[in-house]
Amino acid sequence: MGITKTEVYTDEQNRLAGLCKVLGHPARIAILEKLLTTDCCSCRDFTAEIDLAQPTVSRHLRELKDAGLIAGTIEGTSVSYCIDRQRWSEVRAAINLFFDCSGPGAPLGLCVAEASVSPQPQPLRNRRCS
Amino acid sequence: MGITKTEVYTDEQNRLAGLCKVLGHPARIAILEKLLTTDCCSCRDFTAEIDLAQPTVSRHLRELKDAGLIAGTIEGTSVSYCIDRQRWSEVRAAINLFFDCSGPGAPLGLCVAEASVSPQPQPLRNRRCS
DNA sequence: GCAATTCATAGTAATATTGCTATATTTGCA
DNA sequence: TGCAAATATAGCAATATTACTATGAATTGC
Repeated sequence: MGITKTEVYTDEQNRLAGLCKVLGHPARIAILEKLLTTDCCSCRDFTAEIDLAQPTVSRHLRELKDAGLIAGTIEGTSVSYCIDRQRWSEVRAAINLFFDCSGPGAPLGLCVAEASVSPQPQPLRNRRCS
Repeated sequence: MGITKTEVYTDEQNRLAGLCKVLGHPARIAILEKLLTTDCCSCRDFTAEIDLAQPTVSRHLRELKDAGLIAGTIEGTSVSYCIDRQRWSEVRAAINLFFDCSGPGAPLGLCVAEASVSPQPQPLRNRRCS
């Protein structure tokens, strides 16, 4: 059906999956990769590098923004995007916890709960680049 | 179009995105969560827990198997699934490298290359649970 | 051999995703 | 004010994904 039965899972499972889903497109990986090494970029910069139409890049940026992974600051006619560093390490920690929750000591069903990420940790649009 | 222009990206970007995509569904998170804490489970076990039809669970298991994250061993009429631990830590390392490749010292475009995962590291079907 | 159990596959329908073109919006500047 | 540049949104078409029912294949136990 194309529709996911989210009501069947815990909030933590849905959130973690949602984050991974956002990372599950090479364009968004490429955008994040560039941002991780250059601090701030405009939509135009990405469009020049990625060989996608500008609206398509804009769409990917919005998904990253909605996930809280990046923030955009309006600067004149362009928008400067940057990684939300706090959210970034939060997500990294959550994913690490999920990956590490193996071994005999881990109580059943706790790993994803511990690896939870807050759903909307920041104002999502036009937050100032730090 | 629903189709991703994979030819526009590097192999590493496509592979990392592909892995995240597999993790981008709560049913697969739930399956992995259970496997991480109980070692081996059959398809029936998952079906009993997740409130999806058995063929739907089977499909999710196949995607995890195709990604190399889990392996299945036929045992009588059932199939015992388990985490592929080696692949698991390989993927974790790749994702960590991607998340960590920030900072001023990281050369542009290297983070995802370093975070690369081999495309098909194991025989994918019916590998023995370790 | 035959029924029961377990899992996988085929086929289908509905929704989601991707990427495009065209257009609106916003800002800067002459 | 009016034009140009940069980005976002609307709308569309094509493919992907999800989940179902029905069915097939493999194995066990009688």
